[in-house]
Amino acid sequence: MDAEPKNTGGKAEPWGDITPDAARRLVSAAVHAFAERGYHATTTRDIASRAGMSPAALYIHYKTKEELLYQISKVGHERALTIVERARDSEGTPAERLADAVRSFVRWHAEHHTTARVVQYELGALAEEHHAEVIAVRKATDGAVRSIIEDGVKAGVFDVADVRGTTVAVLSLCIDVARWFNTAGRSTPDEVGDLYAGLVLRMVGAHGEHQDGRP
Amino acid sequence: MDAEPKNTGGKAEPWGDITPDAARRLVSAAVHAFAERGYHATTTRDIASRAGMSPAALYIHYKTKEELLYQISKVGHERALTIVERARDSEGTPAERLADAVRSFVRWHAEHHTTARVVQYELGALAEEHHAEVIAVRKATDGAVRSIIEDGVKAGVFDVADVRGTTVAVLSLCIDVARWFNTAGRSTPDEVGDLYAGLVLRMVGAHGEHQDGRP
DNA sequence: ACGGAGAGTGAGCAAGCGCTTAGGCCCCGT
DNA sequence: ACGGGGCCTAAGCGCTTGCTCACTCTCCGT
Repeated sequence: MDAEPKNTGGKAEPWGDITPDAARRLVSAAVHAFAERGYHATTTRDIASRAGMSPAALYIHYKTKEELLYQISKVGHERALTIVERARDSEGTPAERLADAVRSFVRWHAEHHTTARVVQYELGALAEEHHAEVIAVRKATDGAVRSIIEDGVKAGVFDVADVRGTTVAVLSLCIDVARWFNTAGRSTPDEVGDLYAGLVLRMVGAHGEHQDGRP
Repeated sequence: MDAEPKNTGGKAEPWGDITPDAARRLVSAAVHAFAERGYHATTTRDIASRAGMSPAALYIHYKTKEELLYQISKVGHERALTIVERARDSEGTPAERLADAVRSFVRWHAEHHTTARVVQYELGALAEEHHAEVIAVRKATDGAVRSIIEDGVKAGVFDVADVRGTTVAVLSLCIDVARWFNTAGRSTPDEVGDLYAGLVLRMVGAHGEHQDGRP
């Protein structure tokens, strides 16, 4: 279905393409540790031992603990942005594109809830320069969602009084999935994605189509 | 308007009634520090110096740093629960009560966004026993919102396929306000509360009344 | 055969952490 | 007048933290 074989939203861990192997294990270990305890409560010894190596080995592949977080945060934010941009640029009515954006964005946050939790809730621990970089990606994500909503308003198929505020609300809804979603829980990523796509279409007052965004 | 003079949702800091004065200053300092940097990145020296005292003085009023977080988390969660319970138990249609709950819940999270950020996002740092206690309050909050939605569904004025999932979504929306709200930002707590009440009424498919929950 | 790069280790340093101790000041009931 | 509790500080203890250092092992091109 896709000309590019590179995986940007599949079920596997988003770190499959990192080399050497030890570096990949370190990132994966860091993601799990950061997600469980938070960045500041995680020690470099903890990360190293999860990756099956000595504390010193971490510094062969990454200069600092913060650089590990930066890698995770940067790649994660870019993946998330790609997802909404793909929906924004796809063909279809604004409702279809908005539903698609929400559905895949939510699904990503649910499937990769460990990574997503770090990406969405640990960015405050980044160094100032890295933080600014990541904030720029977040603004782009916000802009992508907003432009879909604006398209719907202009086309007269959405009824939104406060586009900016509603965009924030839509993103809130999606992002917060990373906080509460749990693999052992009641619903699957697909189910949550479908539910949320429907809720968002209602929020923007979409009319002239079914709730799932398909006319 | 209220027989009870005690403030449970006003604009002042929610810590006005703590005595002695030094203990109140410590809690307030801890709230600001935890909100800015997170629990684990905050040092007891930082809290003490913000409160204008020596590091050792903290331990006269609180046994540990974690106990400070526990006080903040417990009181904050109880305040939040009180707000939605009041809306649940008030008179009015389900739509009015749901709009009321969301409006005041969101307003609280926006007005007290510093406190709310600690309450909503730092509870993972609590000791196991305290954590369990706080989780129980959160479940009660979820139950209160869900019961309003269930009332609306039973009365035939809400159109909700997945009550549990929709409740989670509504709470997500409200809670996430604490993450992004900023006093210097574009909108006031009142504006966000009104906007979000309207969005939630749409999410539950409320009909037979205006969007603001008033028939 | 072998030198050098890459990848890893055990030991440990300086700094900072949560928290304790010993002691001092001030106010108040008797 | 004065003993005692409440409140506070300076100093510092024991420990953990992020990170470094000196060194070893393995692999590969020449």
